[in-house]
Amino acid sequence: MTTTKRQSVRSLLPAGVHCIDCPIRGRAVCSQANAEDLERLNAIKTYRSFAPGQEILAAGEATETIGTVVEGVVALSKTMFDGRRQMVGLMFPSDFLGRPCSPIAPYDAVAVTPVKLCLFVRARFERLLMETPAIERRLLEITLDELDAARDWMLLLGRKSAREKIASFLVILARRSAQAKNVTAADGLCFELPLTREAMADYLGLTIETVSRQISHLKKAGVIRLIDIRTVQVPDFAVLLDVAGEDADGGMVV
Amino acid sequence: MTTTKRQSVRSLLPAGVHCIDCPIRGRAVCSQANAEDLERLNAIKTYRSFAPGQEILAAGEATETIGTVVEGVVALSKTMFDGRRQMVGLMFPSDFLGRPCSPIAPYDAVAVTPVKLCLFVRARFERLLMETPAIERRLLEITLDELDAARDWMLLLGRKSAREKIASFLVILARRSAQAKNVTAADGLCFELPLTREAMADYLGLTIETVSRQISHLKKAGVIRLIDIRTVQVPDFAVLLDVAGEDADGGMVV
DNA sequence: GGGTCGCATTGACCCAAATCAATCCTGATT
DNA sequence: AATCAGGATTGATTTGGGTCAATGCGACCC
Repeated sequence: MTTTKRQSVRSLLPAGVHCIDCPIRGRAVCSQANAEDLERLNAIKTYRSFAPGQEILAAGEATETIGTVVEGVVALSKTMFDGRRQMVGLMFPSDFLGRPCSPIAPYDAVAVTPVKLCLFVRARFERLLMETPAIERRLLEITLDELDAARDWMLLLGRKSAREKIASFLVILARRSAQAKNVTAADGLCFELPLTREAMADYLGLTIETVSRQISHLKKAGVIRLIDIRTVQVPDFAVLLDVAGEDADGGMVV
Repeated sequence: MTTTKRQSVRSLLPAGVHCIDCPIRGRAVCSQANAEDLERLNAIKTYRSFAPGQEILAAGEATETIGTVVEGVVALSKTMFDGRRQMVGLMFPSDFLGRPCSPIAPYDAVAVTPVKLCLFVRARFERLLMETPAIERRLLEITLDELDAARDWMLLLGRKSAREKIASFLVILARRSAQAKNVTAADGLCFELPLTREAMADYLGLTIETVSRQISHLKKAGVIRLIDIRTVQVPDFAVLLDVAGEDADGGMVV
C-alpha cells in the first residue's frame, strides 16, 4: 500500500507487434487512423502486462500513461470509506483505459485476468490527438458508447431484481463472447465468466451470497448449464433474455 | 402517442440572442470556439422551448436535431417493458442533449421544468464538428465529464442506502445551485428541488413513498429544513455530506 | 363553497436480499 | 496422503425498502 512506484514495469514488451498487425485495430481508438498517423502511434506506444489482481491505476492518483486494452479484462471500481465497493466499468480488448483530458481518474482499475495494455505517455498522446482529428473523433465515439453502456448499467442497478441482474450480466458476456468469435449469440453458446463471484457482486450491486444463489437457481431452472465453475452454457438464449427482463420479442411497441 | 411530428414547434424563438451574448457560453460545447466558429454556430442555431412534462426525444426514434440546454432541466430516462423506469441523466443549462454520432438515442428525454434548447440540425452540426476541432474537443470533454457523473451515480444506485441516496442527491443539487449563484456550498444554503417526488424516485432507484419518508426523516433529524415542498435549506452542509456517505473530512487517506 | 385532480405524506404489512454462520470444493504445499 | 487457503455454496435469520391503502393538502375550476 505504500509502494513508492506503483505500476512497476513488470514486463515491458518490446514493441514487437507493429500497429498494422494489431489484433484489435478496427475497433480501438486507432481504427480510423491513416497509414501516416498509425506510424506515429506505433513510434510512441509501449506494451505492458499485468497479472490478475494487480492494480493498474488508483483513484485520485495522477498517472502518466493512458492506452488501450489489448488482451484481458480490466475492472474499474469505486470504493466508499467503509469498504462498500461498486464496479463502474468493465473493460475488454479495444476499450480505452484512463481518463483523457485529466491526469487523475476517479476510480481504481484492476486487472481481473492477465492483461496486456498498449500505452502512451499522456502528454504525447494528447498532443497527437490535437493533430489527428481521426483519432480524436474515434475517442469521442468510444466515450459515447461507454456512456450508453453506463446508462444501461444504471437501469440494471436501479431497477432490476437480483435474478434479472445475473441474467443481464450473462447476456452481456454471451454477446461479447459471440462477437469475439465472430458469430451471433445463438442457442448452445458456451462462454467463460471472467470474474470471480465477488467481482460479479461488485459489478451488479449485490452480495456474493446472492450471486451464488441466483446462479444456482438459474442452473436448477435449466436456463444455464455450468460446465465448470467458470464456464457457462446457454441452451436457449431467448429464455435467458426473458429472465434478464429484456424485451426478447418485438421492441418499442406500445 | 401517435403524433406524426413529435417536437411540434411550440415556440420557435427568433435567434434574438447572438452566441456572443449567450448566458451559458463558457461552459457549453461552444466555449472554446473562436469568433469565426461562433459566427458559423450562430448562423445555424435555432431556439426551441418545451413545457414541463413535454417529451423532447423518444428512445429508439431518430431525431434530426441535437443541441444544448440553455434554460431549465431535462431528465433522460429508460423504461422497461413493464413500466419500471430509471433516470439515467439529468441535464442542466450548458449540458449537451442528444446522441452525437448516431441519430437514435437509447433513452427518452423529458422537460421537467420549462426548458429552452439551442438546437442544431444534426448533419450540419456534425459537418461543423469535423471542421472545428475546438468544438469537437469540448464535446469530448463534456462527454467525459458526463461519464464520470454516470459512474458516481452507479455507486449511488448500487451501494447506497435510501437515506444516503436522498442526501447525495441533495448534495448534488446544493453544489449546482451554489455554482449557479457563484458561491461555494456553505451552511444555510437554500435551493429548489427541480424534480417531483416521482422524478426523484426515478433518479435514485427508489419508490415515491421511500423518497417521501426519507425526506421526512432528514427533516425531523434537523439535517434539512423544508421552506416549502420544493425548497430546501441546509443548516450544516458537513452533516448533509456525512449522511450522504461522502467522506466529508480528508479524502483518500488509508 | 364544494368538488376534483395531482402530488405528497403516513401507516401497516410483506418480501427480496443482506447478514451471519457453517460447510464444501479444488488446487497448492508439504 | 494430509493440511491449508481462498473461493463458492447453502442454510437460518434479519431488515430495509417495496407494496398496498388511507389520508392530507393545495391549486384550480365550476
